[in-house]
Amino acid sequence: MPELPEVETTLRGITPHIKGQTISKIIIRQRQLRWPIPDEIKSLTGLPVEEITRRGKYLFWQTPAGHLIWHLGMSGSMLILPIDDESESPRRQSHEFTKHEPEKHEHVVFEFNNGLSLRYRDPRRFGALLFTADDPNQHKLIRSLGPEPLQSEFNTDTLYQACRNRTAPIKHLIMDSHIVVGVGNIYACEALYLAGINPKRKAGKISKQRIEKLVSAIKTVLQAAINQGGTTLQDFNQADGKPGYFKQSLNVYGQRGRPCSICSSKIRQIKQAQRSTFYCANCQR
DNA sequence: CGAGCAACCTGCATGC
DNA sequence: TGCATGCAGGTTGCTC
Repeated sequence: MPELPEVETTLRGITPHIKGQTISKIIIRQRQLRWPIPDEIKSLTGLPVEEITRRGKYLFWQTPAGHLIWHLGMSGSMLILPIDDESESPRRQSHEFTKHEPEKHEHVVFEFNNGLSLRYRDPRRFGALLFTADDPNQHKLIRSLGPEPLQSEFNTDTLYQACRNRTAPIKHLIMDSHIVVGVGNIYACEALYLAGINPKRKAGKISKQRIEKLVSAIKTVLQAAINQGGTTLQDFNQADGKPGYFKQSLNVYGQRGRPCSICSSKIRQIKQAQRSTFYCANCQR
């Protein structure tokens, strides 16, 4: 779910409340996420969270004992609440759960010495919470990741090189985390629209000039989404419980049958690698 | 090596 | 109203 802008929004939302704070309690209600949550994270109780950083769609929490590695999967989100306050959250308006009863799908709670708690909610449980005592960048899941899309290491040359001799459709390539991290289904569709490139086009047959446009479009759309707090479709929320506002800026994703904002022809929806792709067949060649 | 696809899990929209 | 079906922001790991 969350793509890079949503993870970055989460990072910015939780950092001021948690960075430097000491963990007073860790509650694991459901350890069966994508992988089981390792027991050893319980031993982080009493330690401070020294730094919170992001790599692709992963969040790292640095402690004196090692790093927590978080992934939000398709439906994960984090919420900051006072420890004792079960009633004020926008999510908690439902009467389905009484006060002090954990919300459904709230699988992990961290409590801190400053009186705040972080609540991890993930209905589909595709997310992950792992621990490593070593350099997290050397972790199996992290070390083979491609460049950060908003940094200069991701540029026309790197993407053009990655496309050489590749027959797969370009959408496939820009969603491949070994080529560039953070671009999921929504922003892949949106970036290809901005660049005027048909998502089905074979990656190896796109000119360097058009790859340059695509790199620029990816950076533009991700930065714009971050500026608006990400995209909320269903599950995602910012750390204060508010939705992201980029949904109203989507040109093609979820817009099947609606007029293209450039040429007014109907936005099409197709399937590529079992994922929905939205595009304008007139503007994207 | 690359391409294709099943798997993990729950909730929601749609159609009969 | 109920039930079956298909779809959803991601990623690994299998087969060919």
